[in-house]
Parts: sequence; structure tokens; C-alpha cells
Amino acid sequence: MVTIKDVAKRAHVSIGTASQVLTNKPTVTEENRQRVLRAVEELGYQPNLIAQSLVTGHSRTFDVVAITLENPALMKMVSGIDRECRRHGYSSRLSTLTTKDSAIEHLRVLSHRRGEGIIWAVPEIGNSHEWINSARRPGSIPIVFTLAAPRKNTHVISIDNRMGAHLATEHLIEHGYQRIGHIVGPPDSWEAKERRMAWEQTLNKAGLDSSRCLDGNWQPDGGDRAMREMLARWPDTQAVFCGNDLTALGAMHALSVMGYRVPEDIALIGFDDHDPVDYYQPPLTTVHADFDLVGEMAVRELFEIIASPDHQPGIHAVPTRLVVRKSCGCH
Amino acid sequence: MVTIKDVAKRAHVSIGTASQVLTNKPTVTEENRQRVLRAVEELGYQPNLIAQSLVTGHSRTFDVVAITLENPALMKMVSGIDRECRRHGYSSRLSTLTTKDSAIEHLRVLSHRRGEGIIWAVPEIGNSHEWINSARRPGSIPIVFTLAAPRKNTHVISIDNRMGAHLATEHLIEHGYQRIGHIVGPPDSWEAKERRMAWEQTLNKAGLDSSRCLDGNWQPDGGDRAMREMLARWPDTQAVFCGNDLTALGAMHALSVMGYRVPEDIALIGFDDHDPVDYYQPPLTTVHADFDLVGEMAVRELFEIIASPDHQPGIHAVPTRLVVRKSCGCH
DNA sequence: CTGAAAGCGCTTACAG
DNA sequence: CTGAAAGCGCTTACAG
Repeated sequence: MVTIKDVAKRAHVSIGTASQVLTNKPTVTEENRQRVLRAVEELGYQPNLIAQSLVTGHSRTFDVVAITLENPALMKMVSGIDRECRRHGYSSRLSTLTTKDSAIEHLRVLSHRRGEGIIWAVPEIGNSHEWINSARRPGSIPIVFTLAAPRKNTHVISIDNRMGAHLATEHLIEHGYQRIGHIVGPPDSWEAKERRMAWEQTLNKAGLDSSRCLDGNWQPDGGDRAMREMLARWPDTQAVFCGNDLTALGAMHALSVMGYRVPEDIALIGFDDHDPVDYYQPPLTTVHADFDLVGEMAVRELFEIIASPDHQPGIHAVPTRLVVRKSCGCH
Repeated sequence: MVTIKDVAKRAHVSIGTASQVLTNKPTVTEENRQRVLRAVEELGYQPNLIAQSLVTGHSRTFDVVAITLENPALMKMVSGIDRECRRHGYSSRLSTLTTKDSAIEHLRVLSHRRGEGIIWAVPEIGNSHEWINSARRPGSIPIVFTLAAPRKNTHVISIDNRMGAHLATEHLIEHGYQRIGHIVGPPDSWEAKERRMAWEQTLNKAGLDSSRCLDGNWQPDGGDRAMREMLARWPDTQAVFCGNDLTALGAMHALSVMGYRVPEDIALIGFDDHDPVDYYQPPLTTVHADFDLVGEMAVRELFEIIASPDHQPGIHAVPTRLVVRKSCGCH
């Protein structure tokens, strides 16, 4: 590999001077500047980021940790993260948290790697995030949590789950549905709980029954099972707000197998608005959540923290909105 | 941040000795060893990977470059890559190739970052990969291409597209279908061409017509459009082999809207076997491709190249297999 | 077995 | 404006 030493030699300047032109310091003769640039060109020199990182203390890398990558919402987030990182000349390093190793263990390896910031994109279950937060030493790598509960002195970027669930439920109510069920996500997920809560409150405020509620798992199989049970326990259910789009897909499948039509017999609404829902049968009414933006905001937040370490966390809940298609029977 | 110097001081040894125990050299007194370990523990020391990289010449990082992340097959690959990387204590760095910057440009920034290897997960279009290959200087970072055409002196790991397309088409033929169409992926994609070619050959070998072929784009909208046109041009089509699962989803949607039943009126087969197809209506018969394994093999290949730089590329086409569900009407 | 020294490839004060 | 030197945090021969 060609180093700055080679460049300096070829340009007949000291490596200090070569470095000056490479870092755009103005204090260099135009002539030397050209000589160095030419040498760089001729040798195909690329500065060594690792050496730069060591001396400047900036690795220009953020770490994003996830539990699994095979999840459309997460992938949008990662896209947003990557896009915003590259805008700043940074790169993002992905790592998954296998269930075996604890979160704390994982933070150790991140600390070893010396990224400049961490985006914790692991769904919050129980009080896991509080626990992580209190285990971190002061002065350690800045961390922003994603899709998690807001918490004192913690940077978190979420989507507005309550808003979305409220909009969905209200839409059903406004169009005359009265017996509205809900299939929750994984029972210990913070996001799932938020959605459930907003569904329940909206129903209660309208004086409607909010007991038709079953656990799912954010996967089609969970939606399928829950839908069947829903019909078994409350055969007069008119509409179901599904915890996410995949749950709705499973529910649709169950309904189709059992001979129910969507939306004529049962109306359905999802959550996430991932791309293919436009082609579900029927196209799925769902809550659009801008996960790209969550990713973008997470890296912006990281840059703010780096710029001023005492940067105070604000509340960041990206607004959600309802996208009405055919599955709710209201258009 | 606490450094090895702090550890050495606290343990009353030289930093050389501290380093010895941290790198598991056997040449240290048990007593000193314990002292160092205790200091590490007390100070919460984590070695600085960046400094280690600089001195050892190993960044323990592979770069994976993609064109977009929002693609289920790619995500499985990335999962496989990440899993295999972590098995070796390596990490994977993700970057997307925006259409604006050329591939060559991107290779420069990768060279700057000094990863130890590159996994090029960008779909091959035209002869892009050959071009990339010839632009690389000898001695530059090892690169393995993924889901691309085999090529002399080039490391590539693909799935067996021909095998999959052949199995799908043959299955339809065996079950008595005669007029079998195909919706291709993006016309310049190498993988799409492979699938198309095998479909065509299988048909020809059986003495059947292979002219019912339309371009799609591997997205539902393309499948939807192509399906409508297929029916318009060849109304007596009995079955369609779709370029991938999302294409099949779009085709199903078109058929449903137009009042056709799957598989009674038209049989459908997809390609990829991504998770939700089990819950399509009807569940989709499709070709299973093990993208996780492609990712895994890509990093293994990289390690082999690193271990012996003259490691000769072999042919790596991960076998595919047909998963029969309801959409083909054959079970 | 252990410490002092050199060096990885850079950047950044600091003399001149 | 430019070069020599120090230093970033490590590892690795090399004397002792």
C-alpha cells in the first residue's frame, strides 16, 4: 500500500507538507500543492483512515445494533442511517445482538471497536434500556435508542405509535364500526404496548368495548392464529386493528381460509405501511411510519451529541399517518 | 478513555508486558499476569481496535456494498455475512452505492477505509463486474462478488438460478400445464436472464412454446402490469413462472382484480421463498434460495483469499429447491 | 521473563 | 511557508 511517505518523496516535500495539502490547510505554496496532488494521482494514494482515526480520535463510524435484520421496518431505518452517515462522510457498522450474548457484553465489544456513536435499534422489552443506560460509564460512547420508550436523560427517536393506533381506530369508529378487535405484537414489546393502549383509549373514549384483544407476534403466523381465535371468541367482530402489516397478512389469510371476505365481513387495518401492502388482497389500509426518517434523525442526534456533549435529549416521535386503501371498507 | 498505559501503571509493569498478557503470550509470570488482568478489570479497560489495526495491519472488518437495502433477499445475505463475520471476531460495514457515484468511485472510498475484504452485493447488470475487476490494481483489497455471473479469476458466490427456474418449469410441465408464461426480472439483470433462459430451455426441451415472456422489475407493480398484459396477449395462458416472489404477489393481485382464481384459472410459481409467501392467497409455490448461505460463503471465501492470496476461485452456486404450496395447483 | 525502543501511518503544534 | 519532531495506542522484535 502506498503511504503518505511515498507521496512526500515523490513530490519532493516533507510528509508534513504533504499532509497539509491533503487536509486542505491553506498554508502551502501553490506549486508544492500541485506537486503533491500530482504525486497522489500518479501513485493512486488513498489516505489510511485507520491511521487518521488514531491521531484525530475520530473513527468516522457509527455502530448500529439490531436483534435481527430480517424485518422491513428495521431495514428502512438502516437505509436512513446509512444515507445520513454518508452525507457526513461517516460509515455505519452493523451488528446483531444474538440472544446468547447479553447487551452489556455487546456494549463492551462496541467500546473495543471505538465507533463514535451507537444506535441501539433493538426493540425495547421490559426495562432493558434503562438497565443498559445505568450500566454505562460516564464518558462512554454516546448512544441513541430507537423505537423505545422516552426516558430521562436518554436520547431516543421513535415513531408516534399512539398517534398511529389512534388514527386507525378512530377511522374505523367514524365509519360506523362498533366491535373492533386488536391483535397485539409481542406482549413485552414497548411499541406493541403503545399501540394497544391507544387502541383501547380511543375505544373507551367512544364508549365502545375494548376487550377483544389477543396477543400476536408481529409475524403472519401470529396474525393467523389470533384471527381464528378472535372469531371463535367474538364471532360478531366487525373490524380488527392489527399490530403490524405482517400480522394483518396472517389475519387475511385466516379469514380467506375460513371463508370471510375483507372488508365486507371483517375490516382490517395494519401498521407500518411496508411496500407490498399495496398488493395484498385487498390492498391494506395501514398506518404509515417513516422509519427512514427515524434512522436519519438518530444519526443527526448523534452528531449533535458529539458536537456538544451536554446536548439535552428532547422528545422525538416521528408523526404517523393513516393510508386508506381497501381493507377497511371505508372509501 | 483508559489506555494500556494506565493498565501498565496500575499493574506496576511495562506496557510491553501488559500487551503480552492481553495478547495471550505465554511468556509472562503468573503473578504479573494476574496483576494486569486485575488492573484491566478495575479500570474497565478495552483495547483500542484502531490502534491494534494500525500496527497489525488487520482492521478485522469486511465491507459489504449493496445498491439498496430494502430487499428481503439481500437482507438474508447480510444476516449470513454478519453471522459468519462475528464467528471470526470480524465486523461488517454496510454501504450503499447510490446511483450517482460510480462503482469505481466507491471502491476508492473503500480503499480509504482499509477494510480487509469487500463483498460486492450489487446485482450485476451488463458487464459491470468485469469492468470493476479490470479497474482494480493488483494487490488491492480482495473482493468477492455475489449473485453474479461466474468469470475467470473472479471470486463469485451465487445461487443456482438455472436449477431453480428449471425445477419450477419442469414441475408445471409434469403436472400437465402446456402454455406456460414467464415474467422476467429487470431485463439487464444477470440473475433475471439466467432464470429466463432456464425457463425457456426447459420449455423447448419439452417441445412447448416459450414465447409468452414479458419484462417485470422484481416488484409487485411490475408483476401486476405484466400479468395483465400476459392475459391480454395470450388469454389461454395456463401457468406463469414469476421472476421472483414480489412479482408473483403483483401477478396474484392482477388476477384477483380481473376475477381469475389461482391456481384454478392460472397457476403461479415464484422465486426466492421469502418468509411471508406462506401467507399469500393462496400460499405461493416458489423456489427456495438460501441467501444466508451465500452471505456466509462469501465471507468464508474472503478468509480463504486472505489466508492464501493465490487461492483459486472455484464455482460456487448454492443449490436451490422447489417448495410446493398451493399456487401451482399441484399437490 | 521483562523493559526500552522502534514503528504502524498519519496530524499537529512548533521552530526556523 | 516548510521541515523535524512528538504523539495517537498499540505490538513486536530485541537486549538484558
